Amino acid sequence: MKINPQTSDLTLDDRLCVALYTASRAMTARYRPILAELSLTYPQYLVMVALWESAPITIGEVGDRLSLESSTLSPLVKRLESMNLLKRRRNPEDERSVTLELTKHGDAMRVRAESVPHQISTAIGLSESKQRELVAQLRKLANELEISYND
Amino acid sequence: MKINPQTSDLTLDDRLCVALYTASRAMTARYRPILAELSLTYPQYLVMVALWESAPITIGEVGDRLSLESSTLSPLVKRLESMNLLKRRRNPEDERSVTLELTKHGDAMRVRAESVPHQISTAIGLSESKQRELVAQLRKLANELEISYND
DNA sequence: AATATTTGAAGTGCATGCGATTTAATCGCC
DNA sequence: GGCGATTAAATCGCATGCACTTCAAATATT
Repeated sequence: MKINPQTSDLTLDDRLCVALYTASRAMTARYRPILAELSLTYPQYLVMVALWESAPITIGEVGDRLSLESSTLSPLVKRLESMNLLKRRRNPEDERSVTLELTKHGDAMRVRAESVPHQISTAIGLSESKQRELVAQLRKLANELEISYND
Repeated sequence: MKINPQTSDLTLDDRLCVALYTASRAMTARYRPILAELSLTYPQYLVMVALWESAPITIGEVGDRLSLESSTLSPLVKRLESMNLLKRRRNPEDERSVTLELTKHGDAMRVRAESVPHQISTAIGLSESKQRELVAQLRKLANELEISYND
């Protein structure tokens, strides 16, 4: 008899961590050809979405939204700037933080990117409500993981 | 009135892709300190689990299980070999494929790793059935994404 | 049998991700 | 006002992750 039937006899395929890991990469892979039209990577696209929603916005705020560190965002944002999609500007109020603003080109791309969510939504093949439910579960999960991590 | 109320007015936070992306990285982050005890990264741990389940196993089979390419696995496996956890051997039946076998050290680590699933399970804070349900949904999602990708 | 095609790993180049450290600016406290 | 602690970015090092290419071995085709 197994000592811990809940967890120790899980197959690789049965593990939530693997399902998450695989699904997340499958999602990124599904975005890849679509975003290639815009010459954006997946994380770059997410940063642009944050800007389209809330520009001007600081790097720190983008990091809070996407749970990414400055060590990831700083070089990524520089690449977006070199593509002329956004402009970095030191905040005059607080010279430590960097505010991101859309350039004309970056703002124009919003229109070209409008069809992206629909294309993905079609690929996902889930009803609106199922999708919302899954989002809620995943956010709850991420929350639990962060809480237990900070003990 | 919005043309496409299903998708175009989703906030960053409402998007399934972001929820997946964030939850997956939260999971990896939660594993990190636990796996540090074994001096393993998260993908390295998954490869070791595959070996503990099914050694001897080829790199290609590991790739199928985890949906990883040889360009990711080859160097990763070499690192595990340099840690003396496994041994790479060209398959005599088919010299193209590489079979992975556990070393004594790699096999011994299985015991030390036994408590990992339970530690994570506790952190996740989901009932067995909820967890299984989520796994099923995520696998279905990954499947849909792959299918629509290959059209 | 000779050749073309396919297949499994490995090599290459690039963009993440993140822990750890560094730098500069701001804050808190006296 | 001065000074140590804190904070926002940036930098560094390392390990993914993947498209693309290469190489060698096996398979299919003529």
